[in-house]
Parts: sequence; C-alpha cells; structure tokens
Amino acid sequence: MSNVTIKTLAKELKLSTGTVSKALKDSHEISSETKLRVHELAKKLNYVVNPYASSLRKRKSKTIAVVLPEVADSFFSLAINGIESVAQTKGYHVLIYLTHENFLKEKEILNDFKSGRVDGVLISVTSETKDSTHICELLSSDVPVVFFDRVFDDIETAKVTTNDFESGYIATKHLIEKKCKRIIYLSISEDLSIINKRMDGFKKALMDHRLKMSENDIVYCSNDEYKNFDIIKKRMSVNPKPDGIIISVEKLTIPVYAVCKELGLKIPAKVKIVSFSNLASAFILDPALTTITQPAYKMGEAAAALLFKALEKPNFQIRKQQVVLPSVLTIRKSSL
Amino acid sequence: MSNVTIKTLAKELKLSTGTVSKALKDSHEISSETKLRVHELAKKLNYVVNPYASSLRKRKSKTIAVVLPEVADSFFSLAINGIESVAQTKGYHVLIYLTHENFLKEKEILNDFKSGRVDGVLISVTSETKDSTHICELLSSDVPVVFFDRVFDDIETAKVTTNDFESGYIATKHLIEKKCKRIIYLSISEDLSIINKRMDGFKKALMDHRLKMSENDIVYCSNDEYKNFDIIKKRMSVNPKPDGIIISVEKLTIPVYAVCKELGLKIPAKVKIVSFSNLASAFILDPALTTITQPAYKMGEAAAALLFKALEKPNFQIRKQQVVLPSVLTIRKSSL
DNA sequence: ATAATTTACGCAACCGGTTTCGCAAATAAA
DNA sequence: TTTATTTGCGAAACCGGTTGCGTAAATTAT
Repeated sequence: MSNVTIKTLAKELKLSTGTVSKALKDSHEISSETKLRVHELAKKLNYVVNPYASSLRKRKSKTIAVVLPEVADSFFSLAINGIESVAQTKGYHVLIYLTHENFLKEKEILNDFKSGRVDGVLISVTSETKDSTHICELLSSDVPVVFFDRVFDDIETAKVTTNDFESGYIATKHLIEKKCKRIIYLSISEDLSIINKRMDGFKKALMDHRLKMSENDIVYCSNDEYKNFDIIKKRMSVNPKPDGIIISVEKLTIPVYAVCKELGLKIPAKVKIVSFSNLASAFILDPALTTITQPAYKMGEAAAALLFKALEKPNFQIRKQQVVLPSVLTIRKSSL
Repeated sequence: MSNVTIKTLAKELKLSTGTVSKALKDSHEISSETKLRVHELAKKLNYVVNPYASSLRKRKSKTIAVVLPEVADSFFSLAINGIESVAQTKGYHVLIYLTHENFLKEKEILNDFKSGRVDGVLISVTSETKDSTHICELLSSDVPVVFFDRVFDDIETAKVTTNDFESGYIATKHLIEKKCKRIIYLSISEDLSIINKRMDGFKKALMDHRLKMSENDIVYCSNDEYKNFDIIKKRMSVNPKPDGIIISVEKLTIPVYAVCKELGLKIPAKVKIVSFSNLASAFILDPALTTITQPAYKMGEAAAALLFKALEKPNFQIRKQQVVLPSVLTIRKSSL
C-alpha cells in the first residue's frame, strides 16, 4: 500500500492538506499555478487517493455490486461484460457476488450492502427466492437496486428483462409448426418469474393450437447436473413420449443432448429442441441448436445504465423503470 | 445507506463508542454482560459496520481484485467460481476487472491498487503484456499478487498454472499417432508465455517424430473474432494444407469449426482437431471435440488459497510459490 | 487490613481525505 | 483614495470505526 498521502504532498509543497485536496480536484478556489505544482508532484510521487478515506467522508463508494446465481453461464458472463464496460467508463468499481442459487446467501450478501459498501446493486435473483424483504430493506436504506433477467415481480424497482412470455410462445409455436404433438417444457424453478413467463407462453401456444398438455409435461429440474440427467431421462422414457422440448435455461441443454444420445433419440427426427441459450457454440453442436437468444450484453449494459442514471440524478424515478429487450429465435437443425 | 452507526448504539446504551466497538469484536476487555447488550441492540437495529471507516483505520480492505482478460470464456468463468467460493468462506469481497486484452487498461487498473483498495490481486495478464513494471510496482507497494494461468515468467511471485508444455506435447503427439502429417498451431499472442509453452510442446513433439514444420504452421490470430475466421480460412486454403490443428485457446474453436464447415473439410476425416478448452459442450459438438481441459475451478481455488495464505501469514514466502495442476486430454471424435 | 492485580470501561488520537468557513491579500469599483 | 469584491489558501470539523493508554472499581493476594 502506498505511503504517499495527501499529507506528503502538503508538506513537500508547504500547503495545507485541504488545499492539496482541492487542487487535485481542480477546485476554483485554487490558483492554476498551485494546481500545477500539486499535480506535478502527485504524478511524480505516483500519488493515488485512498478510496476508503474518500468514500468514508463523501459517503459514496464509486462501487456497485453485481449479484448473480452463477457465472459459468453464457448469459451471465455476457451480462457481466456489459455491466463492467459501462462501469469502467463511469469510473465505478464492480464487486461480484455469486449466490449459487442459494437464497440464504443472497440474503446475507444484500444485508451487508446496508453498510454503504456499494452505491447500488444489480441483481439476478436465485431460483429459490420467494421472499423479497431483503431487497425491500435495501431499497429503504436508499440503495438503488436494478433487477436484470431474473426479476422479482412484486417489487417496484427498475427491471431489465427480455420478452419472456412472447419468446416462450414463439419457441413453442415454432415446434408446433414443425409438427410436434407432444412438447415438454423443462423448468428449473417453480418460483422464478421469467421461467414461469416463458412457461405461460408455452402453455398459451399449446392452447391456441389445441394441443394437449399434462402435468408431467412441465419437468422441474434441479441445481444438480447429475440429477438433471436422470430427471430428463426419466421423462423421455415415459409415455406419452415428447417429440419436442423447450429448454428454458441454457445449462439444461447439455443433459438433454446427452440423454437423447444415450436413448438413441435422434434430434430432430425423433425429438425437436429449442433452447433458451446464449451458447456461442450453438451452431456447431450436433445437431446445431435452435435457440432463443437473449440480448445478454445489452441487458447488462441497460441495467448498469439505469443504475448509474439513478446514482447521478437523485430525482430520477428509478423505481418506475422497465426495460424490455427482445430475444431472438434462431432456427437451426435441432428443430427442423 | 444505513444511518445506525456505532454512535447510535453507544448513545442508546450509554457507553462510549470505543467500548461498543470492542464489544462487537468480542474483546476481552469488555464484560460479557455488556457484550450481550451491545450485540442485542446491534441486531435489533440491524447495525452493519461501515467497511470504509473500518478499512481506513485498519488499513485492510478485506477485498481482493481479480483481473482478467475477459469473462465470456469457460476457463475464466470457472476460475472465478473457484476464486469466489474461497473468498466467500474467508469473508473477503471480490472486485472484478476486465482488461479485454488491453495492456493499457491493465496498467491503469493495477496502478489504482496502490491506493490500498485491495489487499491482494489475482491476475491473468493480457495477450499484449510484455512489460511487467506495473506489476513490480504493485509488489513493491506490498500488495501480494498471484498469477493464474496467464503468468508473466520474469517476475518472482506466486503462480498457478497448468502443465502447458507437456499438454502441448501430448496433444500434438496424439494427432501424430492419428497419422497427421501437417499439424498447425493456432496462437493468439507472440508474448503470452502459456501459449508459447504449449507451442514449444507442439514443436518438440513434431521434432521428436521428425515431422516438418514451416513458419506459417504457427498461425497468429487476433482479438477480433471476425478476423480470426478469415485468418484461419486463409491458412486452411494454402498449401501445404494441414491435416491437424492444435487450437491453443478456447475461443478459436468456433471459428475453426465454422471454417471447416464452410470449406467442406470434414472433421476428423480431412482434418483432426485438438483444442485447449473448458467448453462444457465439447462432447455434443459436431463432431465431439477432443480437448485439453484445464482444471479451471481448481486453479482459481489454488490461486485464491495462496493469496489468502499470504494475507493471513505475513511471513509466508508467497513469491516462491508455484502450483502446477495437470490438464487432461479427453479424446473425442474430432481427432479420431 | 493493606497491597497488588485484574476487570471494565472511557478518553482521545488516529486512519486519509473532504468541505465549510474565515480571513488576509489582491483586485475592481466607486 | 476609499470601499466592495474577488481570489487563494489555511484551520478545523468531520466521516465512522479502531486502538493504545489511563484509571476507578472490583477482585485477589499477602
């Protein structure tokens, strides 16, 4: 840690620390000559302001938090890219926290933010999050919160999402047009609103096209990838066997392909697949994967932009902000 | 931001702030009765210590930085998982910085760390990094630095890597055994030591098996994925045409597959491929991809563990630490 | 009963900037 | 020339914990 503080500069230049501080910040109170001297010495000694002293006094940390279920997921890693790029141009620092889909961890993490550690929070909630008091408490501590992707519906705060219902509908309709008669929907949570919206779109499409659906056509997977393989395999082996699958979340794609391989179910001949996924490798999969791709990077950018707007303009009505960016269906071999 | 400070508690309990502070930290100086009262009120009022005040005084931030070229890469996202999980158990916070392979950004970012913002740094350098003074300066400011994966050889500090030379050798040998006669190596940097070590392994394997190699069998790609497609396509169209490819970095896999598709080069019939990659989807690619997989999560864990050891034990000789974790070759259809 | 410790807490300096206020000197206005 | 204003800087409080030191009271040892 650097030992050259504002006092070092002050002593060397025979100025007060206040003057040095003001000079460094280009205050009008200081003569341009003094400013020059201060800046020169600062550069020479490689002075860097102590962020903790500064944050303590100013009650601003120039830091935001990003709270995510995980990072080994194309959507989230792209979103982080978007967030980080905006943060970097704004001169903000980014603290990252992974909840691993654990609600208690999410609570703990958010609770810490009441300390003033961060000026704002970007969050995608866990698949377990049913209760929102931890978020409300943060908001009432005046820490702005922006949801992205995995939002919590009942809270009034900024949200950046994609058109989940519509995408679910479009994905399903696509499979129906490809003559699928029995389409199943793979979910990971009963509570996650975006997953349920996609599911609602799925159900609506089935209804509109007068296709039957039974209880076990909604398949709930877990956070354990090994279990998921078994869960999916089981459903694929049971009558009425599906000839179409909507995968609501990227990480289930691999077990689905694996199960189909193991059961000798040819994709797309025996079963057609559409996946909500940002996998860059989608088009070189065997077979190439039809995807609903979310604008992950842009969503990250948008969420960060909203947050910074709130941080910069105190009267910005962040709670009312809603951004919906469209996902796109890219048809590839897996559904043809 | 919470407005309940240590003063709030002190006033309410008719104690001094010092006493409250000590009570909260379970100091032996304080009677257990007082501790109880303090803790109870703290919980009741949901008191959270102000990290900036605390860090300022203690000259410890309980925060580490992770500096990466990018995050949309399976290796790095898995490594972050490893790092974050260790950090969370140690009660540390993680600041994340992306350099986007930009050396100047890396310099700027590291320079800021002289401020004491972080207690330590985990870094994977950019592909442009030839100079290490920015890192040396940090080290001389007594900020411990641990390299992982993309190390800078000439600096004496902790490093966590994988057996790159050996892996390059094994990958190449594997292709040779599969009767490849003209193997090319895709690189992304002339300077990145791990890429060059892999390349040295590649060259050594060719030598050992008396295979010819010419200058343009080392193909330097860029950071621009569109350019990479063209670069690779060009090399694949020029004599002597390769019948084997070693891809030294995950992100080049997709353009390689795309080029082969476009040129009608069947994998593995016409050209066999091995890629250094942590792609979870490797085995469902078309064709399934033979990979050298790095122990990304474990490398992240190991790097973090080293750093925390250095932070916890001041006399720990972190500069001498070298951890080498083995990568594994998984043979799949792309090289058969 | 007296002396020596121990216990439990308060006081105040301190971490390193930031910011308000005050004031003397310099400049402009009258 | 006198008064009003502006300019440039210093003094000091402040942000919210942390910590060394001092001390009165309680406890223990002698």
